[in-house]
Parts: sequence; C-alpha cells; structure tokens
Amino acid sequence: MRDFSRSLPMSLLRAREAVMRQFRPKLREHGLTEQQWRILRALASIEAAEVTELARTAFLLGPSLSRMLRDLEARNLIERKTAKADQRRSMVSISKEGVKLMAAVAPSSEAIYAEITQRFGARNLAALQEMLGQLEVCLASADASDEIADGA
Amino acid sequence: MRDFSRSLPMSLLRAREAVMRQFRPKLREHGLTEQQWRILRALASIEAAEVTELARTAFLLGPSLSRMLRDLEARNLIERKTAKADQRRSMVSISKEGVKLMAAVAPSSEAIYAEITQRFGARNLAALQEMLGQLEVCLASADASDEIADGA
DNA sequence: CGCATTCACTTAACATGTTAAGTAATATCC
DNA sequence: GGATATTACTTAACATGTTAAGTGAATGCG
Repeated sequence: MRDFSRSLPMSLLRAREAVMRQFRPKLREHGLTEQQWRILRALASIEAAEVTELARTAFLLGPSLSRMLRDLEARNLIERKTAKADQRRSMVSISKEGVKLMAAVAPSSEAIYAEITQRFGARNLAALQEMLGQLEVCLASADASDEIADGA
Repeated sequence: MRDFSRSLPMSLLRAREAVMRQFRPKLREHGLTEQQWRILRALASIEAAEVTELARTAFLLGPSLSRMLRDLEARNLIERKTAKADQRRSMVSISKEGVKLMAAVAPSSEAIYAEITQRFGARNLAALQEMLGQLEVCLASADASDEIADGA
C-alpha cells in the first residue's frame, strides 16, 4: 500500500494545519476559535443570513453551527430574529460588538495572510488555489453521479 | 477584507473535505473513523512504534491518540507493551485482527484513491502535492523563526 | 379543510481537536 | 546519591465534527 503519509488527504491535512497554526494564536488572544472567526467573517460581508445559508458559507455542519450560534449570541457577538414570513427560519446577523471585535482582529489576520502570501509567493498561491478548486469540482461531480446511482 | 470563502484555509478545508467524503462511507462500513484508519495504516508499515512517534506519523495530537489507542486496544485491533529499557514508553503494534481488517478495507480504499487520481489526473495530483509540500516547508520555517524570537 | 410530507433548525450522543494539568519514570546536576 | 528537571504518556475540560433523532412550522395534496 502507498505510504499513507504521502497520500493526498494527509498532504491536505498537514498543509492546512501549517496555515492555521499561523492564525490560531492571534485568534486565541481575542477568545475566538477558528470556527467562530469563520462565522463572524461570513456574517461581516452580508446584512443577515439564514442559518442554513450561513452553514454553507462558513462550511460548517448544522449541528456545530447551532451550538456556536448559541454561544456567540450569549457573548453578544451576533443577533438572531425569526423571519416574519416563515417562522422556521431565523435570520442571523453580526452585532455591533461583533463588528468591533472583527475590527480588532482583522489587521493581524490580514498581516498574517500577507506574510504567508509573501513567503509562498502570490503566483504559487493563486496556482495552488486554482488546483484546489479544480479538485473540488472533480469530486463534486463524483458525488453527483453517486447520488444518481443511489436513486437520490 | 478578502472574501473569506476564497481564502487559502477555506480552499484547503473544502478540498480535503471533498476528498474525505469519498472515503468515509467505506470506512464507516467497517466501523472505522478516518483517524482510526490513519492509525492502522501508520502501524501497518512498521513493526512497532512509540506513541509519540505514532502521533507524528498519523498527524494526531497526543491526547487524541491516547483515547483512540485505548479504544482500538479494547477492540483488539492493536497491541501495546511497555518498553523494557524505558518504562515510560509503550510500543504500539497492529494486531492480527487489525491486519485482517486492513486487508478487508484496503482494496476499496485503493480503488477510491485510484478513481480520484484518474478524475483529477495523475500529473495534476503530483503537482498539487508538490505545492502542498512546499507550502508546508515555507510555513515551517516561519514557525522556526517565531520560536527563535520567543527564545524557545 | 385535514393530514401526511417536507423543511429549518435544534438536541442528543459519541468521536476527535485542542490546551492545560496530572502522573510516573528517567535523566541531569550538584 | 538525592533533589530537580525533563520526558512520555494520560486525564481532564471544553469546543467542534458527525450522524441520528426530535420539534415545530410550512407545504402539498386529497
């Protein structure tokens, strides 16, 4: 069997960990986990979003997101109100405090990203992301055909 | 701020998830999680390994590995014995049952990997892994200089 | 209308990620 | 040789990943 430490999943895992290791200490200073930061960033760019939509954007599963929203709401970093038209849906938005926290963290975060870009090379970075995107597309089509085969 | 869904961490996360989504169902059929499978695969290629060494190979943190080894030992998939020379160290090895389970799963796993390789292209795959490796190297040197700055 | 189905979200349960603290054995240093 | 530090590993505590089940609201359809 292939040397598993050279397998694609392990390569991706190690690469991502190497990247996130750069960010985590700064986020931690502000009492944020990587995932909480993802939620705030996703919310920052829009007025309000439904939970399901937010889950897709922040790439989180519903149950994880549900817990985190509860906690973030308790910390007054986000706000929720149920939609008028459909009481099942709840609209989530970032609070003033949330915006303030983002403003405090964003400069460091940007600086770290810039440092990574500089080290790896902007061109390399773009090429890498292009390949990652293509990989996703390949495998998404694999999933789709599976679903058809399963009659889903 | 950059559109965070196009950031490197998110690209890596989505790509890895797209890959692992292909494997998880088959592992699940055999009652294995992704991480348990990593442990077995890491052990399969060597006689025995210390826990710390295994953690490095399977890219798991000590506490996670400690729990998983307890469970895998209870399922008789691995074996442990403390080293004679140094009673702190415990040597971990895969059991006969573990080998049997691996033999049962490996063909499907290989087939899935081959399918991914074919879809994405062997050349693209090699190029991607090369880039991921370089990214790791870049950032590892960043960590190293941080440690020096911190006096570590 | 009534009722089964679907939908949006939450809760539950268990496994792992992550950091800190604990434990026992070994190494170091005087 | 004995106090101290370090090492290898485990436990603890809390956050998230993951699947299944639960809940209440909207939809579809007779």
